[in-house]
Amino acid sequence: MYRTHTCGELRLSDVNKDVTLSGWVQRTRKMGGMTFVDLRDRYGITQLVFNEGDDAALCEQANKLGREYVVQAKGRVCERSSKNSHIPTGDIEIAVTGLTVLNTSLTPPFTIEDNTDGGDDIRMKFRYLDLRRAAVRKNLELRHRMTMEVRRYLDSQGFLEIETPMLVGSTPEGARDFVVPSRMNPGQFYALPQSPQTLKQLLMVSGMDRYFQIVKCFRDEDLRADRQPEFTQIDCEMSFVEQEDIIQMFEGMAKHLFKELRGVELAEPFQRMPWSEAMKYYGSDKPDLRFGMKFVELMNVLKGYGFSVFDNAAYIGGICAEGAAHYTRKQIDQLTDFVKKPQIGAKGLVYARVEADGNVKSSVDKFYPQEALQRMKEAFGAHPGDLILILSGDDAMKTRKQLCELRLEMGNQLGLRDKNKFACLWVVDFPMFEWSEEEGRLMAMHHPFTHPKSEDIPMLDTHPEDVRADAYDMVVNGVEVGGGSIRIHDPELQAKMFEILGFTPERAQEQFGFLMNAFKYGAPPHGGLAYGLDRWVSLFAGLDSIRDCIAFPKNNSGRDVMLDAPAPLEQAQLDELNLVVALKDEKKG
RNA sequence: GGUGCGUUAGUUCAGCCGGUUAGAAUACAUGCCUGUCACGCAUGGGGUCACGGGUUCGAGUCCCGUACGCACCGCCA
Repeated sequence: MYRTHTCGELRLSDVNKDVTLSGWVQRTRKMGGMTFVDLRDRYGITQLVFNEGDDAALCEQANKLGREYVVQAKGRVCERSSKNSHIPTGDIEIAVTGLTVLNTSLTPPFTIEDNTDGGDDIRMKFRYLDLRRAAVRKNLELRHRMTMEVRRYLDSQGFLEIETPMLVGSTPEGARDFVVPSRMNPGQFYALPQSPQTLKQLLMVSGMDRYFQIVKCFRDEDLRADRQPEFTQIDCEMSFVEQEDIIQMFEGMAKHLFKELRGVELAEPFQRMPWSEAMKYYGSDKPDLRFGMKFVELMNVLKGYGFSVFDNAAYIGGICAEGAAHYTRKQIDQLTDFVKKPQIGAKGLVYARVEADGNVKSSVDKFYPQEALQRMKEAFGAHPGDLILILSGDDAMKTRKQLCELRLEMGNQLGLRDKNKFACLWVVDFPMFEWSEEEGRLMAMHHPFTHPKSEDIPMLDTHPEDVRADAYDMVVNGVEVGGGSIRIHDPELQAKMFEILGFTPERAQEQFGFLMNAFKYGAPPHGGLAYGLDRWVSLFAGLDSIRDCIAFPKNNSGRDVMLDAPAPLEQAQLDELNLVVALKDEKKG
């Protein structure tokens, strides 16, 4: 028997028990004739103690242990004479009588400790060692508990977990597909699912009524801190529901998760905000509502005073940072540099301080009389000590997005984005379409199966760009943690949608015929939602990147640096697949 | 496809205006130390300064290119 207990469970009540522990050597400390060894496993750390006076040979054996050796220790649980209150097992130690080295270890390339000396790159190369660290392991434990609670909640609501295939067909809309060549069908390719969207709709046609799946999805797009090419969705679909039913069901699930995983009781219904309002007041379809600084539009207040930048602007708007009037010239210059970064692209930043006497002192004083500045102060409801920051531009949407970046930056600087505070929000009434410059046509903002709002359906023929959809996103702390829609279940409406999206009837039939045909056999009204598991876990764990809650993530370039994948195939494998590789821009060797 | 930052010891980093033998911390090794727990003390080994080119009497340092890493923009229905 390798062990009677784990390294995390022995307490004072176990004193005098004879036990066997197995684990990894975290660290050894030699104190003259005494040697202490911290033995670690998934459950914790227990101190082993060796005394030269008791057994010199055994103590010598302990002194030879290196970091990360795998050992088994037999001995008796003793109360420590000097206790360590920092660890749960700190009141006891094991007086070792027998030691077996089960395996040796090379010195690890970085220290296996909470505050490791290793950087991201080396930790990813040796991810199996990184995962030994409690800080990373905790994230995987949280992820496990989260999937357990998701299954518990959805099962209690009558949902069936049904698996859908990973090898499916490529679809033209949406993200780029990862493709898989078919050996038995030369020259043909499967695609990995971007989501099981159409399959879960077919399950509704099948009468499954309530479906869910915790499922890997694949999108061949560039990566970000919150985006991996393969990621996990909690994918759900329900029949005979309206938008309100779905919002109720999955708001309930979110509340369940907050309670079980964070101990946070969210009694109030989540706030709801139309997409148009989110864009107008926060410049984003996923506003962070942990703090205010709502946009105030200033076109009527600041135009017409001879300040040409504003006079010629299509949009002037600002935010009021409460109590930030102490910002120095240098700090404001840094904010100006921030908004002028190419990624943000503002031309400049106008600021105004509300002074103690209520007067407003701005960077454009020479253009504006104090009365005008006072009217601006009123528009913000600003008080003495506040700092007003204003952006303008000739494209209202772009300027709002810049102001959004500035707002988030100010939220960071003023410490308003507390990781232990949660602001949950439904963004609703998304536009059905958005114009694609690249494609020169309308694209589905959500996806082509989304149901337009019933009252907007007449506009499909006249001005489709104004049609809103029965689509909704859940946003927590400025993170899009999930989204969904009511789907079209009428084959004629679906055909019309493809027509607006620029599909010929033939091509629509070729790409989505299986779905439109299925709808001809009695499709129930249905809709659903998908939550991003990785984002939920990193939100709950307070992580900056979803990589930290994924056991084996990809790096910035989509590579697995541990497995060194992707990699070229052997010629024999290519031959079997009937493939010839000819790179367009062959890299010079 | 683009922008920014970075690449120096096993690891994390410093290295100023270009100038002697490239440093620190940590890790590692050896020795001392009988209550440590980020133990302490002493000693020691450890470097193709990412790669290629250029400027210069002289390059870790300046310039150009390439590769790689991170963040972001585009992209992600």
